[in-house]
Amino acid sequence: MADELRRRIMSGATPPGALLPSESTLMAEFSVARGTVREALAVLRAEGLVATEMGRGTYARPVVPVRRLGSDRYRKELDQVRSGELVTSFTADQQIAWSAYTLDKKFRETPANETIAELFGVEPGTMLLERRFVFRAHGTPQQMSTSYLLLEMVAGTPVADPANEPWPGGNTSQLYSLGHTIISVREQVRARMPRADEVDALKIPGGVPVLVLTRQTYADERVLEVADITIPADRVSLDYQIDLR
Amino acid sequence: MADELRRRIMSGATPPGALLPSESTLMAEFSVARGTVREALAVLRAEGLVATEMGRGTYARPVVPVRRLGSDRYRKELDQVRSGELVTSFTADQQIAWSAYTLDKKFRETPANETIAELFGVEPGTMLLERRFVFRAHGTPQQMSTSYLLLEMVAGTPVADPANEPWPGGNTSQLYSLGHTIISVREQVRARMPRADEVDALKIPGGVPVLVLTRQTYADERVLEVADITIPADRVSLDYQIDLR
DNA sequence: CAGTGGTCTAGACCACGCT
DNA sequence: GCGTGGTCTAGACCACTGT
Repeated sequence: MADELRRRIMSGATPPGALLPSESTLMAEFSVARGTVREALAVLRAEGLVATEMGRGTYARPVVPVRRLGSDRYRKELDQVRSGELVTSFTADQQIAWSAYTLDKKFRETPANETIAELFGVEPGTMLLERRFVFRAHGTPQQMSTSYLLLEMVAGTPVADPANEPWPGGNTSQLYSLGHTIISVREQVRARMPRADEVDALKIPGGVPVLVLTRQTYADERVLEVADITIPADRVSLDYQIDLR
Repeated sequence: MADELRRRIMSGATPPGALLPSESTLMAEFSVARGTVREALAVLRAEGLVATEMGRGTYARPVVPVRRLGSDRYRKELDQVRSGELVTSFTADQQIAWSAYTLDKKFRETPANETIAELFGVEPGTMLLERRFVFRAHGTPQQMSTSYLLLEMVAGTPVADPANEPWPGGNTSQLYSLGHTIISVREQVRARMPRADEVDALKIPGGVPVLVLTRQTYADERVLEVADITIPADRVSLDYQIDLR
């Protein structure tokens, strides 16, 4: 049954966005019990082929345009630090205007756990500024991140004040305002199924994994920022250029 | 019910690898019907917390050591082209000996479709050598890939002969043997749930997404190889270094 | 062979969305 | 208020895994 429904979606007989027949209709059509219908739909949901909305029905998942997150976005940000243009890597990636960009933010001070300390190359317990963000484009949540800065470096500066977010030019510009120029970025990329809180915050449909980036930003051979970035995988492709010359 | 079982796994009460109580035991313990037990387990499976094996039971998913696929692996491969050492980026990534490395392979000639043609920068319909591989470490499938080379470039050479696979030094070495030195690699990274054939070929447990890389290998400013690489996401982290100087 | 999960039926009540 | 999906019960037969 799942095979037949999958075939209909793949072949275009059930176009993207279209509602599938209701569960009771499918019971009649395939002459099976409700539980069987629901199991078949659960399979398709797990594959990310369909999504279900309470009280409305189940529909073929529309294809969303994939945006590219190029590794050259840091270079662009760096180039524009002095231009005064209102951009960040986020608005550039999303190809949206600064005005369509909104941000949920929550700052707190916290000691470094072992993982973060190792990424920073400092002792566990070192005090950090933790900044949690949810990025929205036109109000729709697109990605979330938790960024850490060494508290000793930012305490009392404008960077530590949530009221200054979103900050034109992003992280690069913030670090520059503190007198640091970033020289390299290391990104570790993993994928997994989202946690319940991530599904909630980012409105992730069923069957969609998330890409998780752990980013270390280097300036002067030191790690100045560590960030965990979570992005629903159905809307994005990461783009890396590796030069061997 | 799913919440309680999740708590047990998270808290360590059900250690990784341990079998959960059987479905009938859980029915008794929680005083619910079988269908309810199965739905709760389906939730945990979708989250990747547990895996189920027919006739054996359901167990908390063991934490598998994550291996790193560093972007510098191409550089290493390049360095070793002339050393004659028996390595490829795959054996290096897996930290396994050459002898533990086996490969399923299937070669055929095929015209380029639009997507591949664009990645190569050639006309659609250009003839290609398509090579499908499943990489195994100690017999366990770890990743699969479909690699394309311009037929005109490889026809009649040892590279076009499946009997020469696995080829020491990998792709880099193959291209070198044809007189080309790779100068850069571009990787596009996406994540999604695996298709049924991928689940089957790679023995991917439920709730585990795959990382999909589209790789373009450049030599002499031309794209000499295009490959799609599929890796189960529970065993791997990709590592990229972005230099801004 | 006993015990496990895989699949299915036939019925029930509830929560949500739309009109 | 009607139709949608969400959840649940109680029972059945089958397929696979281990001993």
